Amino acid sequence: MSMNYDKYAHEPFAVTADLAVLTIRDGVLKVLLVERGQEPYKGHWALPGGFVQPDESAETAARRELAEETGLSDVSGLHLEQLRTYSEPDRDPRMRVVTVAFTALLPHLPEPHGGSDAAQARWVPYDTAGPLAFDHDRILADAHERVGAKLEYTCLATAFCPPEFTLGELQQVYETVWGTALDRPNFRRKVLATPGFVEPVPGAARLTGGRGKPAALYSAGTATALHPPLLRPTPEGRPA
Amino acid sequence: MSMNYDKYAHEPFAVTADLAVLTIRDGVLKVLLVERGQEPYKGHWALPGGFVQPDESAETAARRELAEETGLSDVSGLHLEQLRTYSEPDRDPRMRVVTVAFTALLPHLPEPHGGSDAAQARWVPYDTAGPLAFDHDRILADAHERVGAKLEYTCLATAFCPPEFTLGELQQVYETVWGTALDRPNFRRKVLATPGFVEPVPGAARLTGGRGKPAALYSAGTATALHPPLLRPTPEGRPA
DNA sequence: AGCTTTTATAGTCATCACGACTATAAAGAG
DNA sequence: CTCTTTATAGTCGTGATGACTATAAAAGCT
Repeated sequence: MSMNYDKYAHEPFAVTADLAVLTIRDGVLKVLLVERGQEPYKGHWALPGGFVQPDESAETAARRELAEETGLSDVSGLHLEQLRTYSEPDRDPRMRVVTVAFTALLPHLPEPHGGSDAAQARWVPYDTAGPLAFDHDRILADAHERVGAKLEYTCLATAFCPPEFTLGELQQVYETVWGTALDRPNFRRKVLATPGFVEPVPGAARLTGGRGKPAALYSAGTATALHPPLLRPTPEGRPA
Repeated sequence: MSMNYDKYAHEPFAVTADLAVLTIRDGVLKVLLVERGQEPYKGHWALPGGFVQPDESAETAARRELAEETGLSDVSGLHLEQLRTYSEPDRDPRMRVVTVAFTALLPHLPEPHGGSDAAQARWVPYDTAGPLAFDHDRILADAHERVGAKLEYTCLATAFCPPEFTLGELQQVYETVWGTALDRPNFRRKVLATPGFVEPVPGAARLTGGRGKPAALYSAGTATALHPPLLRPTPEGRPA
């Protein structure tokens, strides 16, 4: 049939952009949620999101929503990625809503607030985030899986970190998202052996906050891909 | 704002499902295209697709379109994967159309035909497929990139092959999609060392079509992931 | 028949990535 | 001034892999 607009009737759809905004706070993976103020799912938590406006792409709408919900003045540099689209006919009981889901990765921020919007946005630990409104549990699970997979073969982990970070903090990103412990010397060797993953901060800056030997500071490099990949430990008896 | 349906007006969108259907014929990567019979882009080639109906998900619509365009009676077993959603406001000059793009992988089929639909569907070599209508060039390029990447870490390549195939045919899938030559003994070793990738056809069946020593026949295994991955040769001076 | 060509399959070898360790250095806590 | 804690520097063996060489089994010649 191939897009015959005149011959085939089409029902209007509402299109929304929903966001799975993830961060790591205190070694815990957290997701930004809003509390619904009306039916359906009134009182339930949900992923932030909203309608795509007539002059917007879904990406633009997602970035606008991200700015509104986090209250950040500049979200242009944040990592925002289209996850997938959810279009089951009954996913919203009121009307036909197709949602384009996005994933955003944020470093540890001062404190979130509802922004200019009245809706309360809060960081909730990933493990205790369900059950959410609509099919948002599945969207959140898909986002988690996607991020975990992308850590393997991209330099995405630095998106969770502040501008300057230690290798220990970077390792904690992997450990928190994957839920597994990693060997510290091996992690260090792997990261430093990948050109463009991290760059040492000039001036021999070191972080000496807590106990122990102070750690060297690094900043995110220019590379985006990771070759060869940094594979997570095989959970089962998989080969190699 | 988080999905306040009553407070915020929303313009109706049309939602379509478009398909990048890929196959390998005669060692060439080909894509299924339809010729547009009306404006805009009349006479241009485009990816097959159509409107998502009120009672369908985008996945269901895509599978229905796939059956209509290919004329296949059973498309339930074919590999169909959501690629991403394209929602630029000006991507269709007539109205606001958001399309959910899918990628389908088909083995070499007898001959395609317009199916029950009047639109002519034809296999076109990937390299000579452009320029297409709307933003379909980009969708097709995204599909190619996605498939190339998934060949690395999944057993997806068998989806291009008939039920029984030789390792040479499987290797040609990789070489055609990636556009690079692979070492045959190494490819063989890698595939056979991956449990569940391919299974030998019982009865010591062998294919002795052309010249040379007849090749053993294999069928697709049950595994879906590839650990460790089968990385494509590094195009540039990347590490290892 | 014999020879060549062609493709499939078997094996070798060196390198490199990586998991599992051990060892040392530099800070704070008691 | 030692003990603990964290960062960093190595070591060692194994396995995956790229680059080869070698052999087997068919078709096509002359």
